[in-house]
Amino acid sequence: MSPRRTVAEARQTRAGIVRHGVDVASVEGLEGLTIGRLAADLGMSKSGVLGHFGDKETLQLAVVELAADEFWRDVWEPVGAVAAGLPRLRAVAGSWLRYLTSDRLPGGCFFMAAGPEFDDRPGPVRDAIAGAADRWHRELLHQARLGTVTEPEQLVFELTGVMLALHAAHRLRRDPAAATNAARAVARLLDRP
Amino acid sequence: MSPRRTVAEARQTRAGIVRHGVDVASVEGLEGLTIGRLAADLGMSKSGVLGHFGDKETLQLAVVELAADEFWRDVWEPVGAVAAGLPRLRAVAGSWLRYLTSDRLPGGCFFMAAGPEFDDRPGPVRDAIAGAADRWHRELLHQARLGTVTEPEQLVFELTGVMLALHAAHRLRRDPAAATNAARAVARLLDRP
DNA sequence: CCTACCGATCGGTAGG
DNA sequence: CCTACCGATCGGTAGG
Repeated sequence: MSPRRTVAEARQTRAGIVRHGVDVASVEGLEGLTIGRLAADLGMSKSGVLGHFGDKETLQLAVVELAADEFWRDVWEPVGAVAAGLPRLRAVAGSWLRYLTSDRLPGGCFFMAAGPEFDDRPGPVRDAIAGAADRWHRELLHQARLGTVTEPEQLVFELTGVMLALHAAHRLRRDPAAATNAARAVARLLDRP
Repeated sequence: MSPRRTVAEARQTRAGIVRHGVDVASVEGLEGLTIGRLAADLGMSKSGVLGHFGDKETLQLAVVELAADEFWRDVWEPVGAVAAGLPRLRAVAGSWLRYLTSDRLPGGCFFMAAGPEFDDRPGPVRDAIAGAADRWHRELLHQARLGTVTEPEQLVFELTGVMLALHAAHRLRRDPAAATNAARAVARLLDRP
């Protein structure tokens, strides 16, 4: 409660702000994430929140970075031990499907909301979001090539489309068949290389 | 310039506000669309803008309605004469592809941005967006069934995924191969019923 | 990490 | 369709 905290305490406070920021942004959007909202939710003053970042853009960048780390941990790390190439591609598709239907974040996949929100807003935040999307795209491409797929770029494009369609059908149209449609589409893409 | 306009003039003013609102919302988002921004762009006062709608939500609903009309006109109407079933499905896929790469709206497809933005915001605006998505989904399904496709729901799901992947690859990652990848994916879906 | 501010902008209203 | 407002909230700063 005292205004002077240790460095470790301050680090923890900052981490808590960013963690909650990912949740809020997944619902309200990354621009709709306001400092006042975070402060109220966390029982802090606005300047107490802002002091950890300096300005809103730096806060947004921290939120994008944590969201990317968490996506990697939830989707890629569980399948890191699976044999590289097609087996790992199948495994990551499976954990990606589970992630999208698990409602792990209150507003669904952070990046499927932040992408369309920021694709027309040039700047460091857009660059960070696009950079994360690029890294996953290249990683998928790498596994597809190791699997000696005939058209790796085509496969990764279509696989990404399945995940986007799942997100849209599940969260906007609330289509109960979304998950099975997506699983079938993945099988058609990856079970006949 | 006089404060009293004819009914026809007022209707035109209103239509101009909504038309510009679609453009602004395609870039800034439907929540980022502000009355002050519209007023400044159109050389009007805020209350002059708001007077046509009463509140922001009614303005947002008018914007969603016009965006849906324009999407229908740009994507469906040009292929309305094509034979129903698979031929029309192929034709609408083609005009949908062209629409997404034409940069017809300054911020890309309105609904691919508004969907993720509002899927977690219950209310009439979300309902209007989901309703439009539902209508197109059912129309695609109808044509697929007329084409005696073996799994119509699966086909429409995957076709939608291709369009979402095109939008993401084109606008966020700026992948120059996006359009050809999408065209190839559509061909694989529709040229072997 | 707080209180106490700042100017700008938000959606919206009153009244003409 | 305007001017002239309203309270609330925005991002951000000063100073402790």
